[in-house]
Amino acid sequence: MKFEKTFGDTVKKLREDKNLPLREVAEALNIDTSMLGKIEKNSRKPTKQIIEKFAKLFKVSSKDLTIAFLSDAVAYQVMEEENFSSEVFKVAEEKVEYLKTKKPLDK
Amino acid sequence: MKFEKTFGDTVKKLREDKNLPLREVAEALNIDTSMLGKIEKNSRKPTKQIIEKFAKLFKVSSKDLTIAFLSDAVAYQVMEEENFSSEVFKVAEEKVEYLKTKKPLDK
DNA sequence: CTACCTTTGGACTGAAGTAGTCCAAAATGA
DNA sequence: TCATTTTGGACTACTTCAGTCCAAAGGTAG
Repeated sequence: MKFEKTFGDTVKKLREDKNLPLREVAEALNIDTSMLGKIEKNSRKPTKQIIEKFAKLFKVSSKDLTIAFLSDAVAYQVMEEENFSSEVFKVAEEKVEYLKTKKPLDK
Repeated sequence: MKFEKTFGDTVKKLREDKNLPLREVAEALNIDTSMLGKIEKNSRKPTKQIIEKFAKLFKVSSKDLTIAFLSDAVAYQVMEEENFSSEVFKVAEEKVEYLKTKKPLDK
């Protein structure tokens, strides 16, 4: 699976590669057609469940789809601020590493 | 400036190193004492303005403090999901890179 | 123990944000 | 032209969150 520029682009590509209309995919996912359109346009976020359904429907790894989604969220969050992205991600990785060990109790 | 485990820990350390009570720092920042307490406990998020004031008050780089803050936000976001952090950050960096060039028009 | 100050956190309110729906206009294309 | 898809505006309900107030708990010195 390829990571497009945004999550919306990613799922849009999956759909268009199969020449399916929004309506049809939306039905399969059991969501409103308009909702799906918005997800493809990044103006609504999919739930975890929808991501899972996407993965099943298009037979792609749900882990990859989740990465596509989370990286979007994280990228936008950092973009809104200044140009520290690399540094932010670097420090964030350390924090995640630390928090992973601490997670159980967390205090 | 040192990056503690969380943003709250970072500012708490700054304050305690100077032996200042919450009340005093809160006054200087012009926020409620309880608010500051919550920020140190990571249960409320500081605004950009507050981060700036923090930086001035403790004479640390506001860029660093911002990194401390953003990395927290980003770390928690990724932590909530599975264990893909490194991959997420890697893809996110690419997206930021791309978005930075596109930002002006954005579509 | 008392008195005082600090720290912690519960509870609440109002504001901001967001998902999801419905609908209609615009685009596409046969 | 007609049918279908795509787009997005507008709205509602729901959730989240900042910010405040207050009271209980903790610490410390007299």
